[in-house]
This record gives sequence, structure tokens and C-alpha cells, in this order.
Amino acid sequence: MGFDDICNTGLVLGLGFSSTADHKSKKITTPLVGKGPSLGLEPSLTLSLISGDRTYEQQPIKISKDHQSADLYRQDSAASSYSNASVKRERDVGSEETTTEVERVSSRVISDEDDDGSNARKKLRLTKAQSALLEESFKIHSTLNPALTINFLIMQKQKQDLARELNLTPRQVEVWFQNRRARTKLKQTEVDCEFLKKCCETLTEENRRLHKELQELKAPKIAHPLYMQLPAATLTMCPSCERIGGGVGETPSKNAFTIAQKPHFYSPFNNPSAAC
DNA sequence: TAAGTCAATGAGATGA
DNA sequence: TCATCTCATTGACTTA
Repeated sequence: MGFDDICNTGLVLGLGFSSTADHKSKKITTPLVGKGPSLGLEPSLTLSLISGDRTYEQQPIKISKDHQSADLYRQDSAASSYSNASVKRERDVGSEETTTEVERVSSRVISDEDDDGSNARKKLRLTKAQSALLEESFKIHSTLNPALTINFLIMQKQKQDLARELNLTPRQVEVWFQNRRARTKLKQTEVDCEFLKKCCETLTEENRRLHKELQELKAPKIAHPLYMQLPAATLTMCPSCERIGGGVGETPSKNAFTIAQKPHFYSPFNNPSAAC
């Protein structure tokens, strides 16, 4: 299955635009050395392809360093070509098989800009329009690699379409999704952390309160002087009604608890939940 | 200028 | 084997 087959599935993404890309109808004028297997298509660089086969309006890509007109392309060719290395390791179906127009343009610009010898990595900054479109797509699908084959084709098309629409490489779209997922996860982790902190504080406070309560129960001289005369083992308290049993002449019931043994609801009869 | 942001990279894991 | 993932990290760029 070639790129044409993938793109002509008849499936339309709900991204606010639909692609009718028909690569068969594209005029190929400039061969690209070293890219793309033989699929009957000759990988090439041509500017007419970008604007000529779309149902949505799009500014034509200008391969010049001063084109700043279209918002989506404000970063223009230079920005899209920042990922010089990423283009090298591009593994996307479309790009591998036919090389997208974007990559062709990027490759062209890369060679143009590499003429000065600077091979330093530059920072790509996505425009607001690009980010908005990516966010919109992310809301629909946060991943580009679903398990199902049919979705796989859809996502491939989504990536290709997004890349073309944004004048980015498919690899850049892929990286954006990866980083976006990472940020989402980080944000969720921070939220979870805050929640756990609050839980910890609540439990600490509860523990402090229970300790205080226990100390009061353990010091019955003032509150319950009568109970001090009884052996500790016979002092029991119901966890539900907090009544103390096991007094003189009273055998501990099966619902009674020995406060001298455990601070919290210990039942010598293994029945702590029984009601009084 | 330090700190923060974020695109990009590389290693290793995973599933088809 | 390949495409994509997560994760950790880098480094260009922005901001306070």
C-alpha cells in the first residue's frame, strides 16, 4: 500500500478541514535526490502542489527568507527546517514513500540555509494558529498511533494533513503530540500531588486528634476515676457507642473492646463491627 | 541573568 | 522489523 492508497481512503477527519489531496494529479517537476522509493511517483519539489489541491484556503509557500505573510507560515520555511536532524530520521509513511511537499520545501530551505555553514539547532516556535489547530486535533485524538488498523490509517492521514496544513513535517506533528501528552501527564501529576498533600494533611490532623482522644481515655483519673480500680484487661469500650464495659461484676460482652490493648477498636472476639 | 518554556533528541519498550 | 510510544534530557529562546 502506497501513500496514494492511504490518502484516498475516502475518510474525512473532523478537524475543521478536509483534505482532498490527490497526489496522482500533482505535477512533479523537481526530483529530490535520495528520498522516496519507487512507487510510480517521483519525489520532487514543486510549489504549485501546496496551494493547488486543497479545498480550504491556504497561502502558497514561498521559498524565500522574507515571506512572513500567512499566519500559519509565519515561522516559514526556516522554522520548519529547524529540525534538520528530525527530517533525517523521518519515518512516517507518507514522508518515506513520497516525501511531503512540506519536507520538500524544508529540505530545500535547509540546503539554502546550510550554505552559511551553521549547523546549530534553532528553536522552532509554533504560531498561535498552528498551536490552536494542533490543540483542536489533540482534543479529538491525543495519540497518532491507535491500535486499530483503520484508525491507524486515519491517524496517518491526520498527521499528513496536519503537517501540510501547518507547513510542518509529519515528524514535527508527531513530536508535538508526544510533548503535548507529556505536558498533560505532568499537569495531572501535579494535580494528583496536591490532592495527596491535602489528604496527608487531613490524615495527619485526624491522627493527631485521635491520639489526643486516646490520651484522654488513657488518663481516666479525672474523667473516670472508678475505672482506674479495674484491671486494664477488663476495661472495654464499644466502638459504636463508646460505652465502657467490663466493670465490677460485669463480664466483657462480645461487643466490648479492651482499651488497654489497642487504641482503636480492637475486638477480643474478632467482631469489631457488631452493634451494641 | 536565572528561571521557565517547549521543540527536539536519543534510549529503550511495546505491539503488530 | 518497523512505527510509535514513554521517559529523560538537551538546548534555543523567552520572560521576569
